[in-house]
Amino acid sequence: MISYTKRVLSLYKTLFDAFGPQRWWPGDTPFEVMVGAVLTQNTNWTNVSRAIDTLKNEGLLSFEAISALPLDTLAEKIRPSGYYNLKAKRLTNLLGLIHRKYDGDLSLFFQTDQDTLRQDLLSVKGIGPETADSIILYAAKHPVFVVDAYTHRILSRHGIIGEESDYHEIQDLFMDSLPADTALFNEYHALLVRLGKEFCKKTNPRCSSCPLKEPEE
DNA sequence: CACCAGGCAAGTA
DNA sequence: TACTTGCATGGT
Repeated sequence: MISYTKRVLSLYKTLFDAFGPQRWWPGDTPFEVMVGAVLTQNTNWTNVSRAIDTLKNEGLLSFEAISALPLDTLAEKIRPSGYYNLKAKRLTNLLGLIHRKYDGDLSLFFQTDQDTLRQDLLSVKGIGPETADSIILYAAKHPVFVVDAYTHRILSRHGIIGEESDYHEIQDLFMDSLPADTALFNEYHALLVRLGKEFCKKTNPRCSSCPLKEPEE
């Protein structure tokens, strides 16, 4: 039986050799990345991209501009990203935290130590573990491993974890097996999403041509 | 037409 | 605690 650590390292090598560097996350600023992290919840990135473009084109992609926007106007602007009423509220919840606790200072917010930042993000209604960790890794650039539906599906389908494994368990598997390196965690998560989009879909997986070959069971 | 996409919280028993 | 459901657009 090969150790988990070796399987995690070997999986990374396989993915990197197959796909090369992914250059994530799409976003010009940490603020843009943070907004994208909320908008992409259970949603295709191309839809999110449209919403971000609208905000950008109308000069609304800033802490001040979004904070000043009425909720229903904000919802209207982000409509293509789906769940727009919900996500508008979630964005304002998040900006509310940054306003209250960090006096609206984004740099201070992103520089906050990883554990405090994660606790603060999880205290916001509408920010769960994946969105929090995406913001911490891709916006604040602290080394936390992001787990998503693709990560769970790929690892369970290939027999590395059980189907019932939860977020924290999967996150620990990666973080106990790898050095705490922001660039590495960035690349690894991006590679898993690349594999998921291309080969390991929810239904009809193209496992025969997958770089990981056949699932073990 | 059915199903999916880089989740999360609230409701039910 | 362990399921289930609502939220919603745009692509395949």
